Amino acid sequence: MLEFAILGLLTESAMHGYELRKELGTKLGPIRAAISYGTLYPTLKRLQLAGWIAQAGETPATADEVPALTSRRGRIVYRITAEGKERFAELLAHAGPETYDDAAFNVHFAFFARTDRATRLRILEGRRRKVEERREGLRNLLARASERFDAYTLELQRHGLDACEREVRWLEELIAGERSGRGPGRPPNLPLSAESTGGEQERHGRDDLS
Amino acid sequence: MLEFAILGLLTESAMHGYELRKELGTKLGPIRAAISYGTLYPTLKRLQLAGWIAQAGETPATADEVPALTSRRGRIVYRITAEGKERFAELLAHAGPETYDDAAFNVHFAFFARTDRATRLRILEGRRRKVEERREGLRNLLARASERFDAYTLELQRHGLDACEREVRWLEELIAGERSGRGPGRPPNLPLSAESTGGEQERHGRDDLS
DNA sequence: GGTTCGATGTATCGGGCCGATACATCGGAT
DNA sequence: ATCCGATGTATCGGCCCGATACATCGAACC
Repeated sequence: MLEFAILGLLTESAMHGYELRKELGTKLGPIRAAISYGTLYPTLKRLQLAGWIAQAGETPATADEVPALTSRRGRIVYRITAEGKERFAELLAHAGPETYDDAAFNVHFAFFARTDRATRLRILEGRRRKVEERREGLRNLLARASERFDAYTLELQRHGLDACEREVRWLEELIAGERSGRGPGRPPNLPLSAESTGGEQERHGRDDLS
Repeated sequence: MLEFAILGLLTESAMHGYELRKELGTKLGPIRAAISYGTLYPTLKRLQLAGWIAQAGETPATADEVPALTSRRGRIVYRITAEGKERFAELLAHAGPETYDDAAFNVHFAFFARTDRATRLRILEGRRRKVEERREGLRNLLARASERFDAYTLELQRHGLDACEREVRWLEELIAGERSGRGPGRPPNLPLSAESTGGEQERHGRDDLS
């Protein structure tokens, strides 16, 4: 999960840990505000050991390379390796049950621009199915045995059910968008005036890689 | 977090692990569909070691006690101890920053019926503040630098922002409900007919404990 | 009568991720 | 000249997860 995200970010450009953490925080914004260093550094170590990433640009203090942007000190800049790119492509196309968990799904979604449409649909539908199951569970819970619970527990369950229903709707819109080749646009609910400027969201080229 | 939930459930009645897991799954419905045994059993061990819970009703096979409900076998029934009840009361009233995390907040909320109003308000407001901060972060992100991201990443952030806004609204309703002494009722959006049977949610007595 | 099968039930293991904590250095403000 | 906050790397203990391994009970099926 974190592995996937790191590989994805390093594909875009080389970075050191601190920077990586920040990018992670914005790219995955909604999910986890910020990754813990207690996770990040061990993961970097692991990835390096596996050969997916490597250190680069050590700024050896005796060389006069281009000095990056800020000051150079003990910073360790990581870059992705060829094997790392392969690994990332693998992860990108893979879609197992784990992929549909809250966190994992969101990370995958954040890198959808790098996937082909078939994969996107597979993941979107898998996620939908999972959320639907959850929704059904909550519906049953609320239908029977409402009297077993106190008002707060009930409210919690109602709220959860609500969230499920909303997410299913959201997923359905996205799926429809994919099928029609529209992408993740926002064509509906433009609040006022015309549909003029463009229901056409930016077209991100390359629908396929590898 | 799990400790808190287990203590809370065992306050209601003694149970064995398997049962506990199920109850956890319904009581905390929206949050985590089911707790892993890899978490549950070690936690039970830990709680027992700490003295908060104890084994009970071993059904010694040589005694002719009341045989519970189903068959008796190697099942281990746990009950909460006096110290455990104290511990639970502590956790119930406590509200630190950890309390406002997604998971922790939901668990606390599930046991709100056992808290006093002041605590409920404290937690609700703490949570609101946290979600608001997150919301502001996302708003900034979307306001500036929208062009840095591809359409999918943007959509993810929009969706996240949406969820934040909705949760803040939800929390605000709950806070208003608490202040007016109404509790977590559903007075608005009763879809049709009368408000006859009882806009009055069940009144759970004892607004205070300890 | 025997077997198979799904629900019940307890338990461990490796691993991912977290929060707290510790250091060290750089740039700028006081 | 010194202090401080942002930058930067790193470890530690601990929670929780998924996978896995067992063992037993009741019922259904042959």
